[in-house]
Amino acid sequence: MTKTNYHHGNLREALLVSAHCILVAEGVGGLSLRKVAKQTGVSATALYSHFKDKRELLAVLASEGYEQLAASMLAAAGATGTTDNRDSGLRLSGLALGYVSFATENDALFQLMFGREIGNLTDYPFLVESGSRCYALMAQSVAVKLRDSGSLDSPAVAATAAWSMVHGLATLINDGRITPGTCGVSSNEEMVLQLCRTFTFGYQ
Amino acid sequence: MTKTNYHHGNLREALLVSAHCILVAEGVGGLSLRKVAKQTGVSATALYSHFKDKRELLAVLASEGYEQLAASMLAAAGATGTTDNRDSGLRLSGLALGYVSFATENDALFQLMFGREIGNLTDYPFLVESGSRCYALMAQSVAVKLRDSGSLDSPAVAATAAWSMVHGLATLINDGRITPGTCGVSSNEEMVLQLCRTFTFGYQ
DNA sequence: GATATATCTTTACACTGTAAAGATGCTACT
DNA sequence: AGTAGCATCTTTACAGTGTAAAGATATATC
Repeated sequence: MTKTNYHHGNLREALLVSAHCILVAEGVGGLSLRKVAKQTGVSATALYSHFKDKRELLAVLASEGYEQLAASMLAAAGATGTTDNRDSGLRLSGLALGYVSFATENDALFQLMFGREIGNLTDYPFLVESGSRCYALMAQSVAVKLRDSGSLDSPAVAATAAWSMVHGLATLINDGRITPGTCGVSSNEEMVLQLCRTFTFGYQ
Repeated sequence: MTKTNYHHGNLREALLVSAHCILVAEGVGGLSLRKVAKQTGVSATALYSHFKDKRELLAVLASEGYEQLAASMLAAAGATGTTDNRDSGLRLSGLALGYVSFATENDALFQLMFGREIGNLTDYPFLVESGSRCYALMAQSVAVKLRDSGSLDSPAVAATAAWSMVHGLATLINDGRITPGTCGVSSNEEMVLQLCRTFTFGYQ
Protein backbone atom coordinates (compact mmCIF):
# COMPACT_ATOMS: atom_id res chain seq x y z
CA MET A 1 0.00 0.00 0.00
CA THR A 2 2.90 2.35 0.65
CA LYS A 3 2.94 3.11 -3.03
CA THR A 4 6.53 1.82 -3.08
CA ASN A 5 9.20 4.26 -2.07
CA TYR A 6 11.47 2.91 -4.74
CA HIS A 7 11.64 4.71 -8.04
CA HIS A 8 10.08 7.87 -6.90
CA GLY A 9 9.54 9.03 -10.47
CA ASN A 10 11.39 12.30 -10.63
CA LEU A 11 13.28 12.40 -7.40
CA ARG A 12 15.89 14.68 -8.86
CA GLU A 13 13.47 17.53 -9.37
CA ALA A 14 11.77 16.86 -6.05
CA LEU A 15 15.13 17.12 -4.30
CA LEU A 16 15.88 20.40 -6.01
CA VAL A 17 12.54 21.79 -4.96
CA SER A 18 13.08 20.74 -1.35
CA ALA A 19 16.59 22.13 -1.37
CA HIS A 20 15.41 25.45 -2.74
CA CYS A 21 12.70 25.55 -0.12
CA ILE A 22 15.11 24.91 2.73
CA LEU A 23 17.58 27.36 1.27
CA VAL A 24 14.96 30.09 1.35
CA ALA A 25 13.77 29.17 4.83
CA GLU A 26 17.07 28.54 6.59
CA GLY A 27 19.79 30.10 4.47
CA VAL A 28 22.75 28.41 2.89
CA GLY A 29 24.24 27.55 6.27
CA GLY A 30 21.10 25.68 7.23
CA LEU A 31 20.86 23.66 4.05
CA SER A 32 21.90 20.08 4.79
CA LEU A 33 21.44 17.01 2.66
CA ARG A 34 19.71 15.19 5.48
CA LYS A 35 17.08 17.93 5.75
CA VAL A 36 16.57 17.82 2.02
CA ALA A 37 16.17 14.06 2.15
CA LYS A 38 13.77 14.12 5.07
CA GLN A 39 11.62 16.86 3.53
CA THR A 40 11.45 14.86 0.31
CA GLY A 41 10.52 11.75 2.29
CA VAL A 42 13.48 9.70 1.20
CA SER A 43 16.55 8.19 2.82
CA ALA A 44 19.54 10.32 3.65
CA THR A 45 21.71 9.05 0.83
CA ALA A 46 19.15 8.64 -1.92
CA LEU A 47 20.51 11.90 -3.23
CA TYR A 48 23.68 10.27 -4.44
CA SER A 49 21.90 8.51 -7.26
CA HIS A 50 21.19 11.88 -8.84
CA PHE A 51 24.03 14.13 -7.72
CA LYS A 52 27.70 13.37 -7.33
CA ASP A 53 27.82 15.23 -4.04
CA LYS A 54 26.43 18.26 -2.24
CA ARG A 55 28.43 20.65 -4.40
CA GLU A 56 26.73 19.40 -7.53
CA LEU A 57 23.27 19.93 -6.06
CA LEU A 58 24.24 23.44 -5.04
CA ALA A 59 25.69 24.11 -8.47
CA VAL A 60 22.42 23.17 -10.15
CA LEU A 61 20.54 25.35 -7.71
CA ALA A 62 22.89 28.24 -8.42
CA SER A 63 22.57 27.75 -12.14
CA GLU A 64 18.81 28.09 -11.90
CA GLY A 65 19.49 31.22 -9.88
CA TYR A 66 21.44 32.74 -12.74
CA GLU A 67 18.56 32.11 -15.10
CA GLN A 68 16.25 33.92 -12.71
CA LEU A 69 18.77 36.72 -12.32
CA ALA A 70 18.93 37.24 -16.07
CA ALA A 71 15.15 37.19 -16.24
CA SER A 72 14.90 39.73 -13.44
CA MET A 73 17.34 42.04 -15.18
CA LEU A 74 15.52 41.79 -18.49
CA ALA A 75 12.14 42.31 -16.86
CA ALA A 76 13.24 45.42 -15.02
CA ALA A 77 14.99 46.81 -18.09
CA GLY A 78 11.86 46.22 -20.12
CA ALA A 79 9.78 47.99 -17.50
CA THR A 80 11.84 51.16 -17.16
CA GLY A 81 13.36 51.59 -20.56
CA THR A 82 12.52 50.54 -24.05
CA THR A 83 14.20 47.50 -25.50
CA ASP A 84 15.51 49.44 -28.45
CA ASN A 85 18.36 51.67 -27.49
CA ARG A 86 16.56 54.98 -27.59
CA ASP A 87 17.60 55.69 -24.06
CA SER A 88 20.52 53.46 -23.25
CA GLY A 89 20.97 55.02 -19.82
CA LEU A 90 17.49 54.03 -18.77
CA ARG A 91 18.06 50.51 -19.96
CA LEU A 92 21.28 50.20 -17.98
CA SER A 93 19.56 51.51 -14.87
CA GLY A 94 16.84 48.95 -15.41
CA LEU A 95 19.33 46.11 -15.59
CA ALA A 96 20.94 47.35 -12.39
CA LEU A 97 17.55 47.54 -10.71
CA GLY A 98 16.77 44.00 -11.78
CA TYR A 99 20.12 42.80 -10.50
CA VAL A 100 19.81 44.37 -7.08
CA SER A 101 16.18 43.52 -6.56
CA PHE A 102 16.85 39.90 -7.42
CA ALA A 103 19.69 39.86 -4.92
CA THR A 104 17.64 41.36 -2.12
CA GLU A 105 14.58 39.25 -2.79
CA ASN A 106 16.61 36.05 -3.04
CA ASP A 107 19.21 36.66 -0.40
CA ALA A 108 20.27 33.07 0.26
CA LEU A 109 20.22 32.04 -3.38
CA PHE A 110 22.28 35.05 -4.36
CA GLN A 111 24.73 34.19 -1.65
CA LEU A 112 24.94 30.64 -2.95
CA MET A 113 25.53 31.90 -6.49
CA PHE A 114 28.39 34.19 -5.55
CA GLY A 115 29.64 32.57 -2.36
CA ARG A 116 32.29 29.98 -1.79
CA GLU A 117 30.24 26.92 -0.92
CA ILE A 118 30.40 25.62 -4.45
CA GLY A 119 34.10 26.26 -4.86
CA ASN A 120 35.83 25.99 -8.18
CA LEU A 121 33.25 27.05 -10.76
CA THR A 122 35.07 25.50 -13.70
CA ASP A 123 33.96 22.08 -12.43
CA TYR A 124 30.48 23.00 -13.64
CA PRO A 125 30.52 24.43 -17.17
CA PHE A 126 26.77 25.04 -17.13
CA LEU A 127 27.33 27.31 -14.14
CA VAL A 128 29.94 29.53 -15.72
CA GLU A 129 27.87 29.71 -18.84
CA SER A 130 24.65 30.78 -17.15
CA GLY A 131 26.68 33.19 -15.06
CA SER A 132 28.43 34.85 -17.93
CA ARG A 133 25.10 35.35 -19.67
CA CYS A 134 24.17 37.77 -16.90
CA TYR A 135 27.44 39.59 -17.25
CA ALA A 136 27.04 39.83 -21.01
CA LEU A 137 23.67 41.49 -20.57
CA MET A 138 25.20 44.28 -18.57
CA ALA A 139 28.37 44.55 -20.63
CA GLN A 140 26.48 44.99 -23.83
CA SER A 141 24.21 47.62 -22.38
CA VAL A 142 27.24 49.51 -21.11
CA ALA A 143 28.81 49.40 -24.56
CA VAL A 144 25.67 50.82 -26.10
CA LYS A 145 25.50 53.60 -23.58
CA LEU A 146 29.15 54.45 -24.19
CA ARG A 147 28.53 54.70 -27.90
CA ASP A 148 25.37 56.75 -27.45
CA SER A 149 27.10 59.21 -25.17
CA GLY A 150 30.15 59.48 -27.38
CA SER A 151 32.45 58.35 -24.57
CA LEU A 152 35.95 57.19 -25.35
CA ASP A 153 36.14 54.96 -22.30
CA SER A 154 37.08 51.35 -22.81
CA PRO A 155 33.91 49.28 -22.96
CA ALA A 156 35.60 46.47 -21.02
CA VAL A 157 36.66 48.81 -18.24
CA ALA A 158 33.29 50.51 -18.06
CA ALA A 159 31.47 47.18 -17.98
CA THR A 160 33.70 45.93 -15.20
CA ALA A 161 33.10 49.12 -13.26
CA ALA A 162 29.35 48.90 -13.70
CA TRP A 163 29.18 45.28 -12.70
CA SER A 164 31.44 45.87 -9.70
CA MET A 165 29.30 48.71 -8.45
CA VAL A 166 26.03 46.91 -8.86
CA HIS A 167 27.35 43.69 -7.40
CA GLY A 168 29.03 45.46 -4.52
CA LEU A 169 25.86 47.34 -3.72
CA ALA A 170 23.83 44.15 -3.77
CA THR A 171 26.15 42.26 -1.44
CA LEU A 172 26.59 45.18 0.94
CA ILE A 173 22.83 45.62 1.18
CA ASN A 174 22.33 41.93 1.85
CA ASP A 175 25.04 41.95 4.50
CA GLY A 176 23.26 44.79 6.25
CA ARG A 177 26.12 47.20 5.68
CA ILE A 178 24.22 49.60 3.47
CA THR A 179 20.64 50.70 3.97
CA PRO A 180 18.53 53.24 2.08
CA GLY A 181 19.13 55.53 5.03
CA THR A 182 22.83 55.50 4.21
CA CYS A 183 21.99 57.49 1.09
CA GLY A 184 19.16 59.46 2.55
CA VAL A 185 16.52 57.77 0.45
CA SER A 186 13.72 55.46 1.45
CA SER A 187 14.07 52.34 -0.70
CA ASN A 188 16.69 50.17 -2.29
CA GLU A 189 15.30 51.01 -5.71
CA GLU A 190 15.86 54.74 -5.25
CA MET A 191 19.33 53.96 -4.02
CA VAL A 192 20.15 52.01 -7.16
CA LEU A 193 18.93 54.86 -9.33
CA GLN A 194 20.96 57.38 -7.37
CA LEU A 195 24.10 55.31 -7.77
CA CYS A 196 23.47 54.88 -11.46
CA ARG A 197 23.20 58.62 -11.85
CA THR A 198 26.55 59.03 -10.13
CA PHE A 199 27.98 56.55 -12.55
CA THR A 200 28.73 58.63 -15.60
CA PHE A 201 31.75 57.93 -17.73
CA GLY A 202 35.04 59.73 -17.70
CA TYR A 203 35.93 60.68 -21.25
CA GLN A 204 32.89 62.32 -22.75
CA MET B 1 58.41 17.48 33.57
CA THR B 2 55.61 18.16 31.14
CA LYS B 3 55.78 21.81 32.07
CA THR B 4 52.14 21.56 33.09
CA ASN B 5 49.60 21.99 30.35
CA TYR B 6 47.38 23.92 32.68
CA HIS B 7 47.50 27.67 32.62
CA HIS B 8 49.16 28.05 29.33
CA GLY B 9 49.88 31.69 29.96
CA ASN B 10 48.24 33.47 27.11
CA LEU B 11 46.23 30.79 25.44
CA ARG B 12 43.82 33.30 24.03
CA GLU B 13 46.42 34.93 21.83
CA ALA B 14 47.95 31.58 20.92
CA LEU B 15 44.55 30.36 19.75
CA LEU B 16 44.03 33.45 17.65
CA VAL B 17 47.42 32.97 16.02
CA SER B 18 46.69 29.33 15.23
CA ALA B 19 43.27 30.23 13.91
CA HIS B 20 44.68 32.91 11.66
CA CYS B 21 47.29 30.47 10.43
CA ILE B 22 44.74 27.80 9.58
CA LEU B 23 42.47 30.41 8.02
CA VAL B 24 45.23 31.43 5.65
CA ALA B 25 46.23 27.86 4.87
CA GLU B 26 42.84 26.21 4.48
CA GLY B 27 40.31 28.97 4.01
CA VAL B 28 37.31 29.77 6.13
CA GLY B 29 35.63 26.48 5.29
CA GLY B 30 38.64 24.57 6.57
CA LEU B 31 38.88 26.41 9.85
CA SER B 32 37.59 24.15 12.63
CA LEU B 33 37.97 24.57 16.36
CA ARG B 34 39.49 21.13 16.68
CA LYS B 35 42.24 22.00 14.23
CA VAL B 36 42.91 25.22 16.11
CA ALA B 37 43.09 23.31 19.39
CA LYS B 38 45.38 20.63 18.01
CA GLN B 39 47.72 23.13 16.40
CA THR B 40 47.91 25.00 19.70
CA GLY B 41 48.57 21.75 21.54
CA VAL B 42 45.54 21.93 23.75
CA SER B 43 42.34 19.99 24.22
CA ALA B 44 39.43 20.43 21.87
CA THR B 45 37.31 22.45 24.25
CA ALA B 46 39.97 24.54 26.00
CA LEU B 47 38.83 27.28 23.68
CA TYR B 48 35.62 27.79 25.57
CA SER B 49 37.40 29.35 28.50
CA HIS B 50 38.37 32.27 26.29
CA PHE B 51 35.63 32.52 23.69
CA LYS B 52 31.92 32.03 24.06
CA ASP B 53 31.78 30.02 20.86
CA LYS B 54 33.25 29.77 17.39
CA ARG B 55 31.48 32.91 16.25
CA GLU B 56 33.22 34.98 18.86
CA LEU B 57 36.64 33.74 17.83
CA LEU B 58 35.84 34.52 14.21
CA ALA B 59 34.56 37.96 15.19
CA VAL B 60 37.83 38.80 16.92
CA LEU B 61 39.75 37.55 13.90
CA ALA B 62 37.59 39.67 11.62
CA SER B 63 38.02 42.71 13.81
CA GLU B 64 41.79 42.43 13.52
CA GLY B 65 41.21 42.14 9.79
CA TYR B 66 39.45 45.49 9.72
CA GLU B 67 42.38 47.12 11.49
CA GLN B 68 44.70 45.73 8.84
CA LEU B 69 42.33 46.84 6.11
CA ALA B 70 42.33 50.39 7.40
CA ALA B 71 46.11 50.29 7.66
CA SER B 72 46.41 49.00 4.11
CA MET B 73 44.17 51.76 2.81
CA LEU B 74 46.08 54.46 4.63
CA ALA B 75 49.43 53.06 3.54
CA ALA B 76 48.44 52.96 -0.11
CA ALA B 77 46.88 56.41 0.05
CA GLY B 78 50.03 57.75 1.64
CA ALA B 79 52.12 56.16 -1.09
CA THR B 80 50.23 57.45 -4.12
CA GLY B 81 48.85 60.75 -2.94
CA THR B 82 49.75 63.28 -0.36
CA THR B 83 47.93 63.23 2.94
CA ASP B 84 46.82 66.79 2.61
CA ASN B 85 44.11 67.16 0.07
CA ARG B 86 46.10 68.72 -2.72
CA ASP B 87 44.98 65.98 -5.07
CA SER B 88 41.92 64.40 -3.57
CA GLY B 89 41.45 62.15 -6.59
CA LEU B 90 44.83 60.54 -6.09
CA ARG B 91 44.11 59.98 -2.45
CA LEU B 92 40.81 58.28 -3.22
CA SER B 93 42.50 56.05 -5.79
CA GLY B 94 45.07 55.17 -3.17
CA LEU B 95 42.43 54.15 -0.67
CA ALA B 96 40.79 52.00 -3.32
CA LEU B 97 44.12 50.40 -4.16
CA GLY B 98 44.72 49.63 -0.51
CA TYR B 99 41.26 48.15 -0.16
CA VAL B 100 41.54 45.86 -3.15
CA SER B 101 45.11 44.77 -2.51
CA PHE B 102 44.26 43.88 1.07
CA ALA B 103 41.32 41.84 -0.18
CA THR B 104 43.36 39.95 -2.75
CA GLU B 105 46.32 39.35 -0.46
CA ASN B 106 44.10 38.20 2.41
CA ASP B 107 41.44 36.32 0.55
CA ALA B 108 40.17 34.12 3.37
CA LEU B 109 40.29 36.84 5.99
CA PHE B 110 38.44 39.25 3.72
CA GLN B 111 35.84 36.58 3.13
CA LEU B 112 35.49 36.11 6.86
CA MET B 113 35.09 39.85 7.39
CA PHE B 114 32.33 40.24 4.83
CA GLY B 115 30.88 36.76 4.69
CA ARG B 116 28.06 35.20 6.64
CA GLU B 117 29.90 32.88 9.00
CA ILE B 118 29.81 35.41 11.80
CA GLY B 119 26.16 36.27 11.31
CA ASN B 120 24.53 39.20 13.03
CA LEU B 121 27.26 41.79 13.40
CA THR B 122 25.46 43.76 16.08
CA ASP B 123 26.33 41.00 18.55
CA TYR B 124 29.89 42.28 18.44
CA PRO B 125 30.06 46.05 18.81
CA PHE B 126 33.84 46.09 18.41
CA LEU B 127 33.31 44.55 14.99
CA VAL B 128 30.88 47.11 13.67
CA GLU B 129 33.07 49.86 15.04
CA SER B 130 36.29 48.67 13.43
CA GLY B 131 34.35 48.06 10.25
CA SER B 132 32.79 51.47 10.06
CA ARG B 133 36.19 53.07 10.56
CA CYS B 134 37.17 51.70 7.15
CA TYR B 135 34.02 53.05 5.60
CA ALA B 136 34.57 56.44 7.18
CA LEU B 137 38.02 56.63 5.60
CA MET B 138 36.58 56.26 2.16
CA ALA B 139 33.50 58.39 2.78
CA GLN B 140 35.52 61.32 3.98
CA SER B 141 37.89 61.11 1.02
CA VAL B 142 34.94 61.07 -1.34
CA ALA B 143 33.46 64.14 0.33
CA VAL B 144 36.75 65.99 -0.09
CA LYS B 145 36.99 65.07 -3.71
CA LEU B 146 33.41 66.20 -4.32
CA ARG B 147 34.16 69.56 -2.77
CA ASP B 148 37.43 69.94 -4.67
CA SER B 149 35.78 69.19 -7.98
CA GLY B 150 32.81 71.42 -7.29
CA SER B 151 30.38 68.57 -7.71
CA LEU B 152 26.85 68.94 -6.44
CA ASP B 153 26.42 65.22 -5.90
CA SER B 154 25.29 64.01 -2.53
CA PRO B 155 28.33 62.97 -0.50
CA ALA B 156 26.42 60.06 0.99
CA VAL B 157 25.39 58.76 -2.40
CA ALA B 158 28.85 59.20 -3.87
CA ALA B 159 30.48 57.46 -0.91
CA THR B 160 28.07 54.56 -1.20
CA ALA B 161 28.79 54.32 -4.90
CA ALA B 162 32.55 54.37 -4.37
CA TRP B 163 32.47 51.79 -1.65
CA SER B 164 30.13 49.57 -3.65
CA MET B 165 32.39 49.65 -6.67
CA VAL B 166 35.57 48.97 -4.77
CA HIS B 167 34.00 46.26 -2.66
CA GLY B 168 32.33 44.66 -5.64
CA LEU B 169 35.56 44.65 -7.56
CA ALA B 170 37.42 43.06 -4.65
CA THR B 171 34.91 40.27 -4.17
CA LEU B 172 34.55 39.57 -7.87
CA ILE B 173 38.31 39.34 -8.23
CA ASN B 174 38.57 36.99 -5.28
CA ASP B 175 35.77 34.84 -6.64
CA GLY B 176 37.66 34.51 -9.92
CA ARG B 177 34.97 36.31 -11.87
CA ILE B 178 37.09 39.26 -12.87
CA THR B 179 40.71 39.12 -13.96
CA PRO B 180 43.01 41.84 -15.25
CA GLY B 181 42.45 40.33 -18.68
CA THR B 182 38.78 41.27 -18.38
CA CYS B 183 39.85 44.90 -18.64
CA GLY B 184 42.75 44.37 -20.99
CA VAL B 185 45.35 45.28 -18.39
CA SER B 186 47.96 43.14 -16.72
CA SER B 187 47.51 43.61 -12.99
CA ASN B 188 44.83 44.15 -10.41
CA GLU B 189 46.38 47.48 -9.50
CA GLU B 190 46.02 48.84 -13.02
CA MET B 191 42.48 47.62 -13.04
CA VAL B 192 41.65 49.51 -9.86
CA LEU B 193 43.11 52.69 -11.31
CA GLN B 194 41.16 52.26 -14.53
CA LEU B 195 37.92 51.82 -12.64
CA CYS B 196 38.65 54.85 -10.47
CA ARG B 197 39.17 56.92 -13.58
CA THR B 198 35.79 55.80 -14.87
CA PHE B 199 34.30 56.86 -11.60
CA THR B 200 33.76 60.57 -12.01
CA PHE B 201 30.77 62.29 -10.51
CA GLY B 202 27.60 63.29 -12.25
CA TYR B 203 26.84 66.93 -11.42
CA GLN B 204 30.01 68.86 -12.06
C1' DG C 1 10.80 -15.37 -17.71
C1' DA C 2 15.87 -14.45 -16.53
C1' DT C 3 19.31 -11.05 -16.18
C1' DA C 4 21.04 -6.51 -15.82
C1' DT C 5 20.70 -1.95 -14.30
C1' DA C 6 19.10 2.14 -12.09
C1' DT C 7 17.35 3.54 -7.92
C1' DC C 8 16.70 3.54 -3.14
C1' DT C 9 17.85 1.91 1.96
C1' DT C 10 20.85 0.52 5.68
C1' DT C 11 24.83 0.80 8.04
C1' DA C 12 29.00 2.91 9.14
C1' DC C 13 32.76 6.35 9.68
C1' DA C 14 35.23 10.52 10.36
C1' DC C 15 34.39 15.05 11.34
C1' DT C 16 31.97 19.15 13.27
C1' DG C 17 30.41 22.47 17.41
C1' DT C 18 29.56 22.43 22.08
C1' DA C 19 27.32 21.01 26.69
C1' DA C 20 28.51 18.92 31.24
C1' DA C 21 31.33 17.37 34.62
C1' DG C 22 35.76 16.54 36.53
C1' DA C 23 40.83 17.67 37.28
C1' DT C 24 44.41 21.01 38.23
C1' DG C 25 47.04 24.81 39.68
C1' DC C 26 46.99 29.78 40.97
C1' DT C 27 45.28 33.49 44.39
C1' DA C 28 43.65 35.48 48.27
C1' DC C 29 42.07 35.47 52.80
C1' DT C 30 42.32 33.87 57.55
C1' DA D 1 50.86 28.22 56.52
C1' DG D 2 46.64 26.35 55.29
C1' DT D 3 42.31 26.47 53.12
C1' DA D 4 38.63 28.11 50.16
C1' DG D 5 37.50 29.78 45.82
C1' DC D 6 38.22 30.36 41.12
C1' DA D 7 40.00 30.44 36.49
C1' DT D 8 41.66 27.27 33.39
C1' DC D 9 42.17 23.04 31.12
C1' DT D 10 40.70 17.89 30.14
C1' DT D 11 37.52 14.14 29.52
C1' DT D 12 33.48 12.40 28.02
C1' DA D 13 29.42 12.67 25.49
C1' DC D 14 25.89 13.94 22.03
C1' DA D 15 23.53 15.47 18.00
C1' DG D 16 24.42 16.81 13.48
C1' DT D 17 27.20 16.84 9.10
C1' DG D 18 28.88 14.69 4.27
C1' DT D 19 29.54 10.50 2.16
C1' DA D 20 31.51 5.65 1.29
C1' DA D 21 30.05 0.71 0.96
C1' DA D 22 27.03 -2.85 0.68
C1' DG D 23 22.48 -4.64 0.33
C1' DA D 24 17.44 -4.46 -1.32
C1' DT D 25 14.04 -3.61 -4.91
C1' DA D 26 11.62 -2.36 -8.97
C1' DT D 27 11.98 -1.46 -13.82
C1' DA D 28 14.03 -2.41 -18.43
C1' DT D 29 16.08 -5.46 -21.78
C1' DC D 30 16.81 -9.58 -24.05
